Amino acid sequence: MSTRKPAPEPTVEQVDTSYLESLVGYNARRATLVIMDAFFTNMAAYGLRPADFSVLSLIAHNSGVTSRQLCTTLNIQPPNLVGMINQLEKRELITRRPHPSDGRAMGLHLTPAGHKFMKQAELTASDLERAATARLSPAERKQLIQLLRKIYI
Amino acid sequence: MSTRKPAPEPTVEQVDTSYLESLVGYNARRATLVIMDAFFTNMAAYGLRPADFSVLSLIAHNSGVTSRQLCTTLNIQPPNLVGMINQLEKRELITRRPHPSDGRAMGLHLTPAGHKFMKQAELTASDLERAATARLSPAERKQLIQLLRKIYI
DNA sequence: TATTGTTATACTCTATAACTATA
DNA sequence: TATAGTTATAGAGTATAACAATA
Repeated sequence: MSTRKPAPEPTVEQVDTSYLESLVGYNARRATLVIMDAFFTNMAAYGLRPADFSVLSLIAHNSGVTSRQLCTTLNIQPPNLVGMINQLEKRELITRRPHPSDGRAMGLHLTPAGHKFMKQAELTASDLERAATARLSPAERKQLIQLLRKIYI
Repeated sequence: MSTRKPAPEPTVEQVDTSYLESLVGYNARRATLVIMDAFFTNMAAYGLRPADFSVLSLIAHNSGVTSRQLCTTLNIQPPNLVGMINQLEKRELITRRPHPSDGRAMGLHLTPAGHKFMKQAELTASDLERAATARLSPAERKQLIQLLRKIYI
């Protein structure tokens, strides 16, 4: 026969996250969400979500790039890019021009207004990044980027 | 009058991503997606998505934890946790028991089957992590985690 | 009056199937 | 036959409002 008292119902004071914190994926996801949150806050003034910004930035630095190239580079499904491109064109930040050698494709370009807009947007994005990673030294920040690249390249 | 030829329509051979790659957020997001993809593939056998796994793991290491504590720790909105908890209970991996000192709350616990299940699931998750970050040395992996923690803690 | 857990719901993000026009 | 761009649509994931029970 058992004379032991039943185990008292346990309660948790501080949640132990040590196992999850041993996983790169958990830490990368948490860090990503923090930076994305800062992005939403600081880039709302430009009316740009992270995906819009990435697309515009790639067009800025790759005049004549095609939708297909953007999709491949950014891992975006083509149907999901259509709306973005349409809106950016409606905002007169980009123009579509026929591709010189492929009649199916369109080359994407920034308008002069788009260039001016993106110059400022990239400055703001870089600033917000530095603020969100303020606890990292410049050397640590550089190394963090190198380590992350080793995962997805 | 202008006698210059119009600028030839530019095409892009290789997309230049150097600006985006200077941003921690871009790199963190890309790396996160790669690891999450490996997670989906390898953990599908357990019927666990990343959020389910995080929840189960926290319950495993914090017997008696409440839904509210999980939400705060994992940045999940309470309504979005309800369905997860219900399914995990239906699968008989967890049980809900009244909280000993707060009549509103329920303490969450793993069943014996849940413990056995999670022991294996955590091993698989750790393995998949090592595979997804195979290009990092153990020291680099450890440092990457430390750097990421500095962003979200 | 505030908090836990819950329902209902809406909104965003992402993915798939199928079409057209060009290669 | 394959590819670029597009349409329509479906499924995740995530967010807010409001409620009952308890603190």
